[in-house]
Amino acid sequence: MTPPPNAPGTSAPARRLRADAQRNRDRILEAARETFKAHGADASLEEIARRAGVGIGTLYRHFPNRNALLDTMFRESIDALCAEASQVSDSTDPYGAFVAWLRAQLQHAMTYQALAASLMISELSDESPLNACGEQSACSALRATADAQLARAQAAGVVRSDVDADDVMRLVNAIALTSEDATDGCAAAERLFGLMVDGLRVAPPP
Amino acid sequence: MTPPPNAPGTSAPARRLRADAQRNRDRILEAARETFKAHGADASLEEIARRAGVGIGTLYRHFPNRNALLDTMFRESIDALCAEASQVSDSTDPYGAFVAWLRAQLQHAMTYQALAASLMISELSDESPLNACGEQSACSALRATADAQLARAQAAGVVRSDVDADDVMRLVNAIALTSEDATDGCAAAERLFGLMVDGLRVAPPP
DNA sequence: TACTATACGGAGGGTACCTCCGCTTGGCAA
DNA sequence: TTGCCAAGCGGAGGTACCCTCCGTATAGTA
Repeated sequence: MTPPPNAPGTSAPARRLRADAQRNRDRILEAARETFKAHGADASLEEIARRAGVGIGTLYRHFPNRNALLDTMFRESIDALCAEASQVSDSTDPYGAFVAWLRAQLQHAMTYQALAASLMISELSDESPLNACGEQSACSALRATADAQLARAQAAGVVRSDVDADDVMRLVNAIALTSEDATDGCAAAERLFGLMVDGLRVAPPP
Repeated sequence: MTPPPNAPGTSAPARRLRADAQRNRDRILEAARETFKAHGADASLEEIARRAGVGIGTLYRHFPNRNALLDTMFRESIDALCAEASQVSDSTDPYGAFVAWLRAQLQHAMTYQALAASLMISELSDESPLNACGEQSACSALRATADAQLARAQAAGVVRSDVDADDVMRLVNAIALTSEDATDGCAAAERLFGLMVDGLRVAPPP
């Protein structure tokens, strides 16, 4: 018999948590979301603990390091992104679907600013402390989705066949990364995104 | 009568330095180059001071903040980059010249890893603490060069006319930024660079 | 109600940032 | 040569952050 689901709170680790622990965990995640959004990826963990109203020791008990916290935060939003992708896959326009998904991913990357990128990077470079914190990483799920989306567009002959998902993901992250600090972040990103998409497309025959 | 040049050492600030001060300044810059290269843009300034054999106070006297130090370090290498550009401008192949210059810039950005990008970003977003540290910033010189290179290629009709230097610079920095931590940094960068260049080119008429 | 595995929280040791100010010294004028 | 002092040195010290450790508290069960 499977154990009962883990209370209304956010995603749960392997073992069932005590009620107070679950409550604190949720508070920490909420505080982390706010604080990271306000101060970037290297916001103070102590401030997060303060904001959550727990001791610093409690934060570290739940999340042994900064990346563990980030990883948990993103798993949810990335899940949403992947879900969106599988919806979009049912559409009949392969190129439009591909671009739409890319744009959603850009949006996501920009929202989470450098955080997503820093996770992505530490993962790609295989020194990933993330892999230590459980199951399949959020990042590889995203990768798999990107693979599928790209393969579909390539099979339909609308996207260059000599790029791989890695290239595309990096470009998107790159655009988010360099545009976010510009004075007109969104406009800059949109311009670069347009360039990228044009570059990826297979030109319709003359 | 112009004052005498400032000893054999590296670039000099407005007022003539005392001999010991100039010596320490050079040592600090040398230590900074090594340390930043080894530990990235957020290497410890105290370690730099230790390595240079000076007190931390001396480091701060010469460079009031981390960015001032970075800025000085890059000014030299960026000067070299600009010089290269003006050489290349004499070439007869506008597209080749443009791409060659872009590649040099990519090379530079990758060598200096995140450092260049972080300078670039804090400058573009106009909260630049850099502007406080003297004259025209290294970055705007680079920008001017980029403008010239791009204008030349566009005038020759080989590069899309709807991109500006900002776009191009961001793309290059973005590629360097996201590729450097990948397991195969150089190969990844080269692939993305190829994509970018293809995207920028005006296709020859069918 | 009593018991204990689980969880809490913050003191404490380490590192880094940056400032401040008393001491030292290079370079010039007499 | 000597004396002077502006320019420069350096490190103690206050603040902030990271992360660990361990004595105390309590949720959940028997």
